[in-house]
Parts: sequence; C-alpha cells; structure tokens
Amino acid sequence: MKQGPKQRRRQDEVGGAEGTAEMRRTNNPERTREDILDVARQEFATKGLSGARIDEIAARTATSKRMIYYYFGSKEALYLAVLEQAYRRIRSVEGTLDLEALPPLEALAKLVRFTFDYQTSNEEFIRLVMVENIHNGEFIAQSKVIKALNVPVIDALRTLCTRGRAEGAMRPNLDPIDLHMTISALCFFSVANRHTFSTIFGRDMVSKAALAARREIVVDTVLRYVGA
Amino acid sequence: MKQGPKQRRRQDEVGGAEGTAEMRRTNNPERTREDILDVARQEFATKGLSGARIDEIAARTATSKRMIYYYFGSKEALYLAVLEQAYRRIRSVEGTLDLEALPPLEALAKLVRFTFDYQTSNEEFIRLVMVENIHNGEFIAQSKVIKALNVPVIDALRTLCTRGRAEGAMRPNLDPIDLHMTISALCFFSVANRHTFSTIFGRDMVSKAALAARREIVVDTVLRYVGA
Amino acid sequence: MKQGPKQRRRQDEVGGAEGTAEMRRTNNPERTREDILDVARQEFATKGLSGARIDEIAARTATSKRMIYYYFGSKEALYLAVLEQAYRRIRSVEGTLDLEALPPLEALAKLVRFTFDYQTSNEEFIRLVMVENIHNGEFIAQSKVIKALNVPVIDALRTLCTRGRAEGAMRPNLDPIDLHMTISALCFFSVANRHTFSTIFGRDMVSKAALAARREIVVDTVLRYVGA
Amino acid sequence: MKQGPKQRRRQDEVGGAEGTAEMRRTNNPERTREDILDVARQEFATKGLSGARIDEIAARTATSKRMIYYYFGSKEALYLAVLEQAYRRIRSVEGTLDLEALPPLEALAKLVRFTFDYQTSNEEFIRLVMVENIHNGEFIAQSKVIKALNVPVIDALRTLCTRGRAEGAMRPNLDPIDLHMTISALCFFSVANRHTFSTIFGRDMVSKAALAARREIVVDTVLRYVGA
DNA sequence: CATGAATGAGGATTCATTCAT
DNA sequence: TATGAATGAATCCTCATTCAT
Repeated sequence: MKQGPKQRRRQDEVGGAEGTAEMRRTNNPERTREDILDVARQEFATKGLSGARIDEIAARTATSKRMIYYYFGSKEALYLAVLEQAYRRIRSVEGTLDLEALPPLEALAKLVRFTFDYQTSNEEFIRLVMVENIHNGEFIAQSKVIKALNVPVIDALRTLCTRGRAEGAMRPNLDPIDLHMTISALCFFSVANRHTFSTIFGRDMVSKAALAARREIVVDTVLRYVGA
Repeated sequence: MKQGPKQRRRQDEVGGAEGTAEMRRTNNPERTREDILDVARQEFATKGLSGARIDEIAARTATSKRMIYYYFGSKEALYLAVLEQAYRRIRSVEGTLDLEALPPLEALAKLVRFTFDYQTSNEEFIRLVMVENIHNGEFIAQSKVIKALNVPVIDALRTLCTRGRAEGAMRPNLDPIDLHMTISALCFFSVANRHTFSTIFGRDMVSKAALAARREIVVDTVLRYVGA
Repeated sequence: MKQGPKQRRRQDEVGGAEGTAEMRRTNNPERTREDILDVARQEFATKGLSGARIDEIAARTATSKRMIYYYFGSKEALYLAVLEQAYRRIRSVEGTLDLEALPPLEALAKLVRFTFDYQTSNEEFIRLVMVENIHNGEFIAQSKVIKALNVPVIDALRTLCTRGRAEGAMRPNLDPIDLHMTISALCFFSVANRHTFSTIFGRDMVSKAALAARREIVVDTVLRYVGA
Repeated sequence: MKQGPKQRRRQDEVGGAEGTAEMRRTNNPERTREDILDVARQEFATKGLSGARIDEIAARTATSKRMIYYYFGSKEALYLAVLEQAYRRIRSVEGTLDLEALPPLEALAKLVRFTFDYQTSNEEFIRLVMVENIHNGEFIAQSKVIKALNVPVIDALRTLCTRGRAEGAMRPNLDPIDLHMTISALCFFSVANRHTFSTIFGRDMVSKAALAARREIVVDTVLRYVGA
C-alpha cells in the first residue's frame, strides 16, 4: 500500500493514457489544477467525502499533497471544486441536443435516452451527487456556480410540453420540473442503486443489453405519462 | 471542546430511571444491543460509514465504547447489523398490505402510495441504502439475512400483473422486477436527492403538500405505464 | 533530534530525578496527567505557545502524544491547564506568609522579599505570564479558576496599609492594587527582562549576589514609597 | 477560506498611485525594505517570533514573499532587523530630552515621565522586547548595532545623580544602572502585563486617566527612592 | 528587481481498537 | 458483563524556503 515517503508520481495509468502523466515541476498551473481535479473526482466518487484521502489523491497525482492545498486550500474546497466541475460538464453536454428540430414526443424520447445514457456512462457524476446528498447538499448550497446551471433543461422541457400540448400529443398541465424529476429519478436509480438492487433482486444492471432494455422501459414510462 | 477522559455521558440520570433505554447498568443485554443499534443507525445514516464515529455513537449511548466492540466486534460489523435491521423492518411492514383484496389497479396504487409514504417517512433507511451503494453494496453482499428478504414484493407484483392482465386492466409482458424498479426509483429519488434537487431547481421537497402532490404523480406514472 | 517513530520515554532525567519516570501503562491517570503537565510547563515556558511542540512534549513524557489529547484535548487546552496550575501554585505559597505577626513595615519588607525570591526562583512562572500577555491574556480570560485567585495578596496589602497608617509608619491613601503592581513590576523585571537588559547594560542578573543586591534595592524602593 | 494560488494582494490599486508605500512595482528598494519592515514589526509584535507567519507578512506587504527573502534572507534575520529598528528608534528619541537644563529632580521626573509615555504608547516595542526575552535574548546578542545603543541613558542618569548629590537633593551611592532598571521595570510592567494584571485584579490599565494616574505613582516612587 | 509555482519536513489532531482490572 | 485508560497509525493541514522565468 504505502510506498515510502517519496511516493509522488501517478502510476498504473491503465488503458489509453492520453496526454503526458509525468509532469513534475510543470509550472503549468492549469494542468496541475486539472490533474489534481481529475484524480480527486475519482477518489471522492469512489470513497465519498469522508472516505476520500488527500494522501491517496496526492499519490495518484503528478504533484504533491502540498500542491493540493496550494491550489484548493482544503479537502472540502477541493471536493466543492470537483462537484462544480462535474455539474458544469453535464450541463454543457445537455445543451447540444437540438430538441427543437424534432416532433415533441420524439424530442422527449431523445432527451430521456440522452439522460439515461449520460447517467449510466457517468457513474462518477451520479456518485458525487449521492455523496453530496449524504452531506445534505451543504456544499452545493455554497456554490454560486452550480445554482445558476438549472435553467436550460427545465426550459427545454417547458417548450416541449407546450409544443406537445399544441399538437395534441401531450396532455395539459404538465409541470416541467416534475417531468424532469421523473426522468432523473428513473435514470438515476439505475446507477445509484445498482449494487443493492442487483444484489437483492438478482438483476443484471450493468451489461449493455440490460441497460438498453431498461432504457426503453424508462422511455416508455415517460412517454405514457405525458401522452394525451 | 473535548472534555477529557472522564466524559460524562447520560449517567447521573438521578431519580425514576425505569424502563428507558438510556439508563446505565441495565444488565439487560438485549436492551443494550438495541440501544447501540438505534444510535448507530442514526449516526451511519447521517454521516455515512466513513463519516460515522464510534466515539460519537458511544457517547450517545447508555453504554461505553467497549460494549460496542463487545457486542458487535467492529465498526463495519456494527454497520452491517444496522443495515440488516433496517431492511428487516421495511420488509416486515410490506407484508401487511393485503393487496389481494383489491382490484389490480387499486392494489397497485395502494402499493405505490405505501412505498412512497414509507420511503419519505423513513429517510434514515433511504440514506443507509445510499451509503451502502457508495460502498458498492459490499456489506449487503456479505449478509445472509438481507438477500433472503426480497421475494415478497416481487411475488406480490407478479400476482398483481397476472390478475391485471387477466382482467384486461394491464398490458401483457410486464416484468415485476422492472415494475418494482420503476416504483422504487420514483419514490427513492424524492428522498435521496432531496437536497441537491431542491437547491438546484428551487422546488419544495419536504412539506406535506409537496410530498402529497408528488406522490400522486408517481402513482399516475406507474398506473399509466401498466395500463392496457 | 527525532529518534524514530517509537520515541516515547522520558530521557536525560538530569539531576535528582525524584520518583519513577518510567511508567508506561500506569493506569494511574493522576500521575499521567501530572507527568504531562510538568513537561508541558517546561516546554511552554521555554518556547511559548506557538513555539512549543506537542511532539516534543510527548517525547519527554512517559506517555504518548495520543495521551496528551486524551487528557487535555488540544494544545491550547493543555496550555491553559499549565497556566492554571502555575497560578494555583504561587497563590498557595503566598498564603503561608503570616504577615499579621509583624510590624507593618517589616511585614511589607518580608512580602517584597518573598515576592522577589519566588519570582526569581520560578522563572517558568514568569515566562508563562509573559507568554500569556503576548497572547493578550486570552487564555487567562477563559479560565474560571485563575480569576478567583486574586483576593489574598490585595487583602493582605490593604490590611498592611491600614495598620501602617494607624501606627504612623505609612502615609495615607495608599492603594493596595497600585502597591502590588509596583512590587510585581520591580520583581518581575529582574526575571522577565533578564536577557535583553543584561546584554545591553552588561549587568549580571543571575548570580546570587546580584539578585540579593537587587532585592534590597527593591525593598528599599517600596519602603520609601509607602513611608510617612 | 484560503484563496488559492492567485491571491490578490494590494495590487490593482488603480489610479493615482503616488507615494504610498503599498504601491506595487515601486522599484524603490529602500521603500520596499521599509514597507516589509513595518509590516513585519506588527506581525512579530503581535504574534511573536514563532507565531508570526511569513505568508501573512507578505500578504500585507506591497511586495511578495520572494522579496522578503531577497531583502532579509530568512525569517529570523527579518526578525532581527525589526528588533534593531525598534531599538534604534527609541534611543534616537531619548537623545532629545535636554535634561541638563533642569534641576536634577525635575530632570529625573521628566525622564521618568518620558519613559512611561514612550513605553505606554509604543506597545509594539515592549512586546518585541518580551518576545526577545522569551527567546533568551539570543538575537539581540547577535546584533552589533543594539549593544552599542546603551550608553546615553546611563550617562544621563549618572550625570543626574552626580548633580543631585552635589546639590544635596539626592542621596549618595545611587547606581545609574539600577536606577534605570527601576524606572524601566515600573514603566514596562504597565504595558507588558497589562492583560493578565487587568484580568486578575480588575484594574483598568489602558484608559488615558488610568495611565496618567499610574505614571505619577511611578514618578513618585522613583523620586522618593533617590531622595536625600 | 521581481514573481507565481513548487516543496520537504514537520505539526496538530483523530480514529478504530485493545488492555488491565 | 462492564469500564476507564491507553495506543499505533494515520489524516488533514501548515510553514519557511527555493526554483524557473
């Protein structure tokens, strides 16, 4: 486990290590920051806030523990930075869907599939959200950045509902936030509760096939819910 | 501040110490066990496995830290005991629903409402499940007890689907496990992601009214999904 | 300096080591506490609060660093305990002077000599007071114990002044607190500013003879001040 | 909270940056040195040598941490420079008293009042002396500058004593160093032990009135001591 | 002269767990 | 069955100082 006092470089870079990993004395702050952030995201997603170890993060970084404090100040501040980065990413991807071009129900299906795919292939993000909820959302509450990131999805859904209603494809009085919650809930669960659910009910929740099947059920569930 | 080695816990409860779980020197092993388990459940649910502190549990218990080790052996074993107790409880309640007596759709609605109510009023349980998933379900996997607790819900759902199909009220080919997953996902989210979701979308997720409204949407979602 | 990870026992017990110093696993809390307190007093008096090292204290103790936290909770709390003990000691000695038995001026001279002797032979106490003043007295302010220890000296001086005035040996309107301040100031300086003063003015401030001579000047100064 | 690597200090002082010591890029070595010294004096006087933080000094300076090392070499060397500056200042003021013009007792009273006023209004100097004594005067001992600064006061006092004796206003055999020690002790205490003394004895030691009253007691004490 | 980035060595504190009685 | 005392191994964090530019 421990490897003496001078453990400092990233190791077991398994599979497709794009970019250089060895960058001691970079004098490239941006890179150092990103490096730390990447490793920290893994660690926090894997072990949670209390379970994560700054030593462990440092060991898997190109820099030292000292640099973590130089750049982020504290474990909690680093965690918050990780959280903000994670939210920023998902929202930035969400923006590229171009739902306007499709008929409402197809657009909705596309959004649901996207959400399902994004969440099932970004387990780290889901786990960070779980961790944050275990901590009662106290860090997200401190972040000025994250709270500003909500609008787009809700707006997109509101537009969809309006269009769907106009075309007679959807029922009236659909609340976009509730709809978003339903979609999120159904997608989230497949990742968040993967372990307990599959253990208890003996259901495969990780294979491609299992996920694809589940995804269509989720789409179906949502479409039936909004249907006229 | 710390208070040195002689930290007074709930002792010197002078006068009329009868029957409460907090009293010292109970010499009642079962009671001591339960007391520890109760406090530990709170602590683990609140702080997670890594965040929970044996010292903290001991301090809020009628017994001493030493007793925790005497009864449970280790922090992880105590956590597992807490987890098992929590699962045992929910399953025991689920058994009393008497769904057979109702028409399939009404029975299903009743089950969904029950699940929603149980989960929203047992936040500790939900949080323990989150914690366990953060730990990749490794403790639940060790438990002989928990894995045996799955059957009833699925059986009940299977029966419901069969009856519903027979009566023409439900569509064919409904998978009870998938159905259960849908119900769980929708209910779970309202508790599990309460903090992040309400922070980001500004939605009340705790008031009675908000929960009641959301519950009916969940019921509606499920019923539409199974409808013929 | 450091001596490997298992540094743990007191060493270089120079000169007249009364009592046993080796007492690992004593299970004698009182002794452990006293041991820590003794070493800590030296360390804080020598290096100040910020300069003192918990590691250093632990190394010179029969116990471990962990025990310091077990008994005192934090570095600052340990410092406060040291401070309280130091004040308790001096006040307890002050009580044994029996000034009532002497004529006022002789009694006053006795008190001044006692103060001078106590302070010059308890450099640690003086240094702790200096340290505390560097920290703006914030710890003494927290202590309930210390603030209660003031009365006796002032009362003794007030009585002396009253008697001296009645006998015509002292002038009227002497304020006991001011008188105490004068005595303290004159004695304190001989220890507190020993190093800078002797360096700058080349004056011996540590030899027995030098102290004895200075002491009589202090007595003389005080007696002339109160004289009728 | 910490603010990461790009902590803005007093830069971006846009507009009208002329003459203030805080402006960046002064390219005025003397000014930079003085700026650092000023901030360092505050820091060392407030927190002591071990308690002072180079980071803190740098942050409150117009320059960077690197410059501190460029100009002073090390924390301890900076401390010594501060100490020397502080001593140089007081001695330079002492020279302007013109005691020769007054009758001996009046001159002595003037000197005492001056000392009292200087010390009570230069708390930083007093605290630096305390700090230096906590460090056993080891820095002052290294300083070539400081040791040369002693003569004037003692000479002035010697002259006063000679004149006083000649005029019959003072008693014989007064030692000027002892006299200086008495004066210093009485003045020093009012600042140095301000916090502990006022906490323990409930005496105001900071108000103008309190200081003025105490000052006259000090003058009285000294005059009575030297009286024929 | 000047600076942002970087760092080794420590420094206070915490934690699950065990021992002696 | 019960307990206060004790502990090794972390764990987060800080500090004076140096390097590359």
